[in-house]
Amino acid sequence: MKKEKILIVDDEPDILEIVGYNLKKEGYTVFTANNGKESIKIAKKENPDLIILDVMMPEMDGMETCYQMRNISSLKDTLIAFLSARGEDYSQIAGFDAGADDYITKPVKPRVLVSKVKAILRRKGGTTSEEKDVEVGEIAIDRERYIIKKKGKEINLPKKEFELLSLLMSKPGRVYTREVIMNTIWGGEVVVGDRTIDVHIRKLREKLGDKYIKTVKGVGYKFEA
Amino acid sequence: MKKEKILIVDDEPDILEIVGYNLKKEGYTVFTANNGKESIKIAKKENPDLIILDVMMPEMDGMETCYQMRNISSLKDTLIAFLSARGEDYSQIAGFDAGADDYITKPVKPRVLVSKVKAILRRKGGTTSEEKDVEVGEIAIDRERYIIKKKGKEINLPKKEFELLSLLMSKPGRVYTREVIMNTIWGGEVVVGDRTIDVHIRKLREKLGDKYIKTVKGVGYKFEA
DNA sequence: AGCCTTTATTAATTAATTGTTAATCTTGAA
DNA sequence: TTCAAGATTAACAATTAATTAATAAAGGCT
Repeated sequence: MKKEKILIVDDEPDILEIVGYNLKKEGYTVFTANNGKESIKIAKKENPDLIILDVMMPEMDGMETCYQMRNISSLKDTLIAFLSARGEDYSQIAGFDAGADDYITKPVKPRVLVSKVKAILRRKGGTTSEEKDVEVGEIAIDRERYIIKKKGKEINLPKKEFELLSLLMSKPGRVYTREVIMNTIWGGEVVVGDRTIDVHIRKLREKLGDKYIKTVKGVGYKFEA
Repeated sequence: MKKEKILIVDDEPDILEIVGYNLKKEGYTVFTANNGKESIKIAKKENPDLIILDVMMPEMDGMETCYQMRNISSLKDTLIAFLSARGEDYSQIAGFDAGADDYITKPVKPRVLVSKVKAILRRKGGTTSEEKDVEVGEIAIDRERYIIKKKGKEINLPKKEFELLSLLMSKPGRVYTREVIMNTIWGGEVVVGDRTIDVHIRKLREKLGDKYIKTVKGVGYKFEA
């Protein structure tokens, strides 16, 4: 479900690491670049959903980078957030309409960062990949109607089961660790036991048949035809 | 198995006790200190895996303590989590600048605490080098799906075997000593006998065929086409 | 509101898989 | 040829997941 791509651009490796780490933990796919030029190359290739762009960078600064990105048609739906130190001259940034969608201030606080990123992406809503329905073999998912189909026959799933299946199917074959599942479906704050996941998995298997969801012991679960 | 060392630092004995008790119950080895100075002394001596540091302390506060700890080379890999009252001004903490890896909020709820600590420590283990997929001759590795392929045919490997093969294949031809293998796959904490590696190697050879993994007697093992 | 139904979570038990060790055998380098 | 390093095997231990049933929480409906 939450497999949005995020590109982080900063010249300080430390920042890349902590921001990247915290977002990865939440299940996002993270790319990093340490200068404007590189970031544009990656952005073109990966088409991220969100780009977090440090304002202060040597050579090509964040605003310039942003400006160039905005002229790339494939990136016209991409969100861009500026990363800037508190107290840096806001007026200049704000005044210059480079097309940023939001601001994040340093020093970066993990919780704040994560919830902000979630908020930004939520705002974007419905668009791209996130909401794309998947169909794998006999199982199809309809996120809009919140139902799934098995061989064309509709099956109703409770919320948690639906989201779990949704996550697993969002990239068939890929193993999702319990940690990622937890963070994605329950969020960082809620704490539920490990067995809870098992039980939901079991219910899914009951309804879909055993062959789809596979256990990778010691690692996690994956969906496979 | 779970014998990670945790150092808890707080000026309130109550907190030390409740946190310490709950972590001991989970099998961790717990040390306590009631001020920054003492905590640094203990940290140097015991080299804990995780330090839980109260932000608000008389004399040397959590941030200052954290900062000093970060300058001690033996504590480079130690995780530090801040303990702070919910609602305390986060911006004042500027946690990541001082090098904290996570936050825990008071009041401490045992279950939340324990699972959070587990998560933090698990993370540490998982951080070890994000290796990329390789393909050598007839054998290909797919870390995302957690499978390997031999001539396109998928083979499922248990975790340890997968990681072992993964390591050997990460640089084909290179010999990995037992020591390196141990440290990479089991980590410094766990101690297992030498034969254990042999057994895993054997299982791999059974599944892949003998020709890929070569023994370099007196030195280690290597993967070769 | 109170009742009923569905969904979510937990706890306790069982089952399966995976990991480790110990004991013995084999091999190859000095 | 000798002998330490490694291979092999099977027994055993530990870990992890599956299952079941019970309980709690949420939602719907008169």
